[in-house]
Amino acid sequence: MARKKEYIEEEVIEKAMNLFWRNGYETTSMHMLEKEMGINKFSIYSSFGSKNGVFLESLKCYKQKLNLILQKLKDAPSGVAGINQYFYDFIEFTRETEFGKGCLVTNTANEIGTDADENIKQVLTDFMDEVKQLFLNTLKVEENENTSVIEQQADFLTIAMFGLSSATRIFTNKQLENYIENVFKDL
Amino acid sequence: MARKKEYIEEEVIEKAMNLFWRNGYETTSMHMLEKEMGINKFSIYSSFGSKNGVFLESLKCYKQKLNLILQKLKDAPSGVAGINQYFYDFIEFTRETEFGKGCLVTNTANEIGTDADENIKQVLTDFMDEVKQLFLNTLKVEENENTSVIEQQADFLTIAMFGLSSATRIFTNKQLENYIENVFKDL
DNA sequence: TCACAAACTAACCGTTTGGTTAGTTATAAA
DNA sequence: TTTATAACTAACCAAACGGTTAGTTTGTGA
Repeated sequence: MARKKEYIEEEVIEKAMNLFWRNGYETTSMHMLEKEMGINKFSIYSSFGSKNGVFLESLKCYKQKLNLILQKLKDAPSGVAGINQYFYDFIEFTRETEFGKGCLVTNTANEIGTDADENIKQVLTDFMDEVKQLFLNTLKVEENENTSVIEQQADFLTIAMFGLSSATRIFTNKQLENYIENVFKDL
Repeated sequence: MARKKEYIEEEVIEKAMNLFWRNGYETTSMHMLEKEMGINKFSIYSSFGSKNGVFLESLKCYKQKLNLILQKLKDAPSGVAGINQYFYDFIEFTRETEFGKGCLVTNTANEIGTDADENIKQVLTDFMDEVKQLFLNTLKVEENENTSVIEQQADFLTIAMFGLSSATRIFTNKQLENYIENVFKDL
């Protein structure tokens, strides 16, 4: 009854995600998105509503990509070793050439202010809560320690992960690995 | 022979610095700078040349402010305890209300891309090198360990500091203090 | 095959961006 | 008091921003 779309939304969103990942939200303009996604402004707006809409879909896409190593952590035997492996998997996931591009979620958390879009802020906090919960579950099963001790460990690892994500954009691989080793030294 | 300036450059730069600190470089517009600094665009450009010039002067001003706690670290007895205290001094320095505003240097490092202004990038790397060197000196004197071990410790603490700076914008004071305690647990 | 609706192109919108400049005002040396 | 010069005000600039829309093309069900 009508014309067919000449693009696949999942495909163009993945391209948009990579652009946001490399450049951040504000620096990425609609013009850049047009070029990278290979479609016209009209198509972008009719599919995703706004620049913000493209970004929210990009975050979903990012989460899917990250789920590969997140699932590995879920499947890992309980205990701190699995989380340690996740840290190493993560720096490989973020690495591009000499320096990394960080984590899209962390990059966004570092970029936005308190007045940012509520939907975006919600996605970010949800994501961080989920990761912390995953750390908590992995620590909980094996060790029989006090609950508050495990809670503190999970909190520590969450911030350590957040810091590592930010650090991948700037520090060398050797420095990052040294950081991970020290974080896990007495856990 | 000519009219006098109606403002003091050091004063208006401190106001500009606070604006950049709160909002970041890109989000801060010339219009916002005019209002916050209380002077006209013409005056800003005649005193500082460009928005970039205002920012570079703001970074100098920030460094002066931070020097107060940096000096405390320099004067501290050698050993890891002084660095631990610096971490606590730093989160107090960055705290504004419930959440902090981070560190202007770290915020900028998190914001900019590889194509950013060379002068700004140089100031950032100089600053980080200086902090690492300070950690190195503080560790070196007291402990008689292998040089490479101390080098690794300083590297670890530098990234830990970088991560902490980023984390102050998002995590609670209790979480940050817990992070510090875990970082220094076996040092 | 024809008519309708969705997808396309591209010109266009008002606003904001960093930066400039013509013209006026104030000051201090001569 | 005159005059040279720096500091002021405010209007202005082109370019880029996110977003819209008029008009054309295309595919499919009737």
